[in-house]
Amino acid sequence: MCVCFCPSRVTISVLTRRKTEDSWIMTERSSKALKVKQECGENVPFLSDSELMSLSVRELNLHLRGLPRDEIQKLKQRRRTLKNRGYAASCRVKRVSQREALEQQKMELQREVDRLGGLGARLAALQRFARGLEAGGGNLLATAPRLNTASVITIVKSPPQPQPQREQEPS
Amino acid sequence: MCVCFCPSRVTISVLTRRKTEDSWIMTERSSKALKVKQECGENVPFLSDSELMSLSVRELNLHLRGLPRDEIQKLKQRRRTLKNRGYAASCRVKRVSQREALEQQKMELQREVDRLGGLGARLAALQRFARGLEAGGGNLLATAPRLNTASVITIVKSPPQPQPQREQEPS
DNA sequence: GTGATGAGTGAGCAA
DNA sequence: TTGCTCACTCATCAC
Repeated sequence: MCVCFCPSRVTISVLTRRKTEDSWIMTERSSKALKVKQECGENVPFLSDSELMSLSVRELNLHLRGLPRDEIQKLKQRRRTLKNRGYAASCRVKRVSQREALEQQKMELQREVDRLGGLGARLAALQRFARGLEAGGGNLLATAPRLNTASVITIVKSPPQPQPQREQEPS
Repeated sequence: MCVCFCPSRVTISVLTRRKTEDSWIMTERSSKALKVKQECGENVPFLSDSELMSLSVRELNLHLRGLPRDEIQKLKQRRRTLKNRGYAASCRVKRVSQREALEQQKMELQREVDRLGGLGARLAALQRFARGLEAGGGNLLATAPRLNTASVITIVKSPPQPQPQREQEPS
């Protein structure tokens, strides 16, 4: 049951930093600065970090039976610390994913703006046509400048796509 | 010149937490947990936090003349720590303002989408009109269903405003 | 050295 | 008690 991880016998391999059992293990890299908080001097811990963290309070109390009061306090504080470590990590993860979500939503809105901007261009072309109607009074085809109904229908019926600057000027 | 702030004579008033000279001052509130790191036992510090932090290296060295080597090291480390405190704070501020900027940009894009959505409604009305033209071939006014040029011109010329569902159906 | 940032820690709030 | 978040510290990186 007890994993009995012993800090003083930790092997070092050095690459990324990882804290375990109140001492620092290095895994592949800087090879310096081995912080040794070394919480427990002589006695081997009864519980591994992961056990201490994941056990329910009731289960934990079973393991803690018969230990001196201050040892129990220390272990409970350690449990709290380990949990805090996890909370802090998930807090940071949450922060990052919220930021990414915001950026994603922003990009989607930008795409929507581009798409609708395409509609705007078509609308502008229609406005020019309509001004032609206005200028020509009831006599439409004679006065609409450089536009005919076919081209307007083409403009109107073409599917809305983000092509902002295509202002169709038919021959 | 020297402010000579002494941690052991700190007065406590309790409201928000504020760290100064390696001890914790409370200002109005919880009244518990006065952390006392108490870096220097007997000797009063030569430099206040703000001096230690803001002096240039050259100026600092002037103040440090004649001190034992380990004292100098301690003060330099303290300087580094104080500066780091500031870096961490500005890092947090930056994080918050970046998030707020993102939210702001998102809202502006949303407004733009709403505005352009209004154009979409007008375009739809024009599409109905244009289909009328198409159905009627060259003989426009006779066949455009329930629309005349005046209404189309009204639609086209009305300023683009976010009124998404107003699909003008003239009498 | 200086500034920035990720991770770990304790304080303190809220549920 | 639990989970979260803030402010601080330290390690580490880039300049």
